[in-house]
Amino acid sequence: MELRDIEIFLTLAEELHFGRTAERLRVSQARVSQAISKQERRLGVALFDRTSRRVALTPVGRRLREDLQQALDLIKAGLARAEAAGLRAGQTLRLGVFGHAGHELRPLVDAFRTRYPGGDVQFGEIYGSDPFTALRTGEHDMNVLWLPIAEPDLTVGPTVLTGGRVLAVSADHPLAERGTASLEDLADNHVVDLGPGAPEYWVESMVPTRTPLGRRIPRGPAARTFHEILSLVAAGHCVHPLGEIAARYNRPPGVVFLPIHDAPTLHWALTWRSTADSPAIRVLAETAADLGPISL
Amino acid sequence: MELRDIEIFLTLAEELHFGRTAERLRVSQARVSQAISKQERRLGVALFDRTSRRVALTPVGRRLREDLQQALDLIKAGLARAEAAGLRAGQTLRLGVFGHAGHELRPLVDAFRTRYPGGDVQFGEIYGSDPFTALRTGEHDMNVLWLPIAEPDLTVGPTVLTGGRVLAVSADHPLAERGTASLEDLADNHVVDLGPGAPEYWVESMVPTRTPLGRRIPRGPAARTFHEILSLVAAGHCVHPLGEIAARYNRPPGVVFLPIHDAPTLHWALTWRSTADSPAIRVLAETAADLGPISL
DNA sequence: ACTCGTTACGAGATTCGTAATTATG
DNA sequence: CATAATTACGAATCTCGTAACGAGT
Repeated sequence: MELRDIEIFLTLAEELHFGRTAERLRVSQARVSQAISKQERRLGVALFDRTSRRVALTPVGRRLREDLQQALDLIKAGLARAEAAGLRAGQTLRLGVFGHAGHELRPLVDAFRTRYPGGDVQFGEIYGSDPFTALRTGEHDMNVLWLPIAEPDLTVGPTVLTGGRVLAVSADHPLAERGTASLEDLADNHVVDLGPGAPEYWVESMVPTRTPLGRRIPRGPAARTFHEILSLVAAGHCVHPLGEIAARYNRPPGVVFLPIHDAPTLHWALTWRSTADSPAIRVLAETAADLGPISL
Repeated sequence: MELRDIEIFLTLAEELHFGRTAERLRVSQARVSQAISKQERRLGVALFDRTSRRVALTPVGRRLREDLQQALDLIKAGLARAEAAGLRAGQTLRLGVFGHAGHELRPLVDAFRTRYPGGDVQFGEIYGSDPFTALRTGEHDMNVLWLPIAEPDLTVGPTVLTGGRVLAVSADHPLAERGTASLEDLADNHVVDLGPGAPEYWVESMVPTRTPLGRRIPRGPAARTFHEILSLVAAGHCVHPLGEIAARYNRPPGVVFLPIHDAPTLHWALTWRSTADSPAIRVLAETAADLGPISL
């Protein structure tokens, strides 16, 4: 018998309804049924009298409920106390972001510091050419990445930023003087090849290989870091789509950022290794969820 | 955090030694290390100060230990109380045996009734042609079967009987007057074919297809039940090896049982579906383990 | 150098969800 | 007949053990 089973038992004892219990615990109704009958089998005694219309605790179940409720409260209190001690001790979270995005996240960081007085956030830089490695090695605790992300070992948390996209073009580029760009303008312009460090579906969502109308967008010379990309763009070798935020804090010589007016809004979410789990990570995720995304 | 983790934490808090903790809980040392570091990660605080020479509780760990110990005691007490209520209510165990083996098991059944006043054992008959179906359908709660048994869904419990084997032969058979038989005598005699209801490795362990010296033992006419087998033997169509117990309570007309002097001792063990689990099953298994096997 | 704790990784067990089934008012 | 509980079964997750490694005396 594990704590999860106990939780299911206690919730059902309260709700007296399998469906509602399942809903409250965010599991399937079948799971509740399975958990309860396993306990009853194991104990050799019915804990609930039930038909498909009525669920009621048996006397044995009633007594068990009292004991287990008390125990569960003790455990939760004890763990909470221990966690609180950890919170006081504090922890520094390494948060990977693109370029200067950390500056935009200041409201989040401030709220985090309020909720977690001992905690701190340190920013690390990440690149589109390699968005996950630092997370997977443990160098970063969390990253802020554009969606969609579908990695089995990573958890996607709340969105912290939303914003548009810009196209980086050389100042000499014919598009430069238009002041704005469309996804169709990408056609027949080379875009930077970010290399094999990032999954194709993810790169494609930012740097498409086809325009919405289906025209090809060739992948041009390779580059890994933000500045390498901008060098290539400045030299006129290619254009490159980026998050709007890249334009906000950079004035690279010879490069112009044009808003892409017809690209869907970009969502940037907190991401972390599913197996990593610490109060700091949870607190930052909760804080971000409560704060909601910051619009650029 | 699950109860298992809490148990590991509490045991380590007591032993202050990973190896001994692992031994006490019958898990690997690695598991203890994993469980503890998972908890510490999750809580964000060290519970033990440890080097490879010394393990000590931190203040946070000391406090947590008190809370969790109390909670675990409550849970254990509550579950024990509920189980005790079930024991009083009693349960009838359907125990599948071959022929009259149930009679030999009376000491076990008596001991079981003593330990489990509300419980009872009902015997059901099983056949070598189909040893597992009644278990799998739930018609029987446990079966007494000869070893070896290697079924992924079944658990093999303590041995309850040990004994020799006999060869059933027709009274007219040349062997009959010898009064004893050897496995080599099986060569060139047909033995009953029990059909496809039992796995070959298991049938083979009782009804071999080769003698120890490698001579063939042909599988003869098919039969399913004990009496069908004896009919075929009586008619002289074949011989058939059986557990010694079959000879003890049967005097079938026209059949003689000859002890097989060179066959290894047979072990008969309690067997049940691994997923089935009830106090009655556990009590019977424990009782059998404590009593030890009954020698025929 | 030896003991003891940790990490990496694969196998096995367990949980869990989906969908079909059964039961009840 | 509609609602709610149960059962069957496959997928995904998690536990756990083995083995190699690292740290400390």
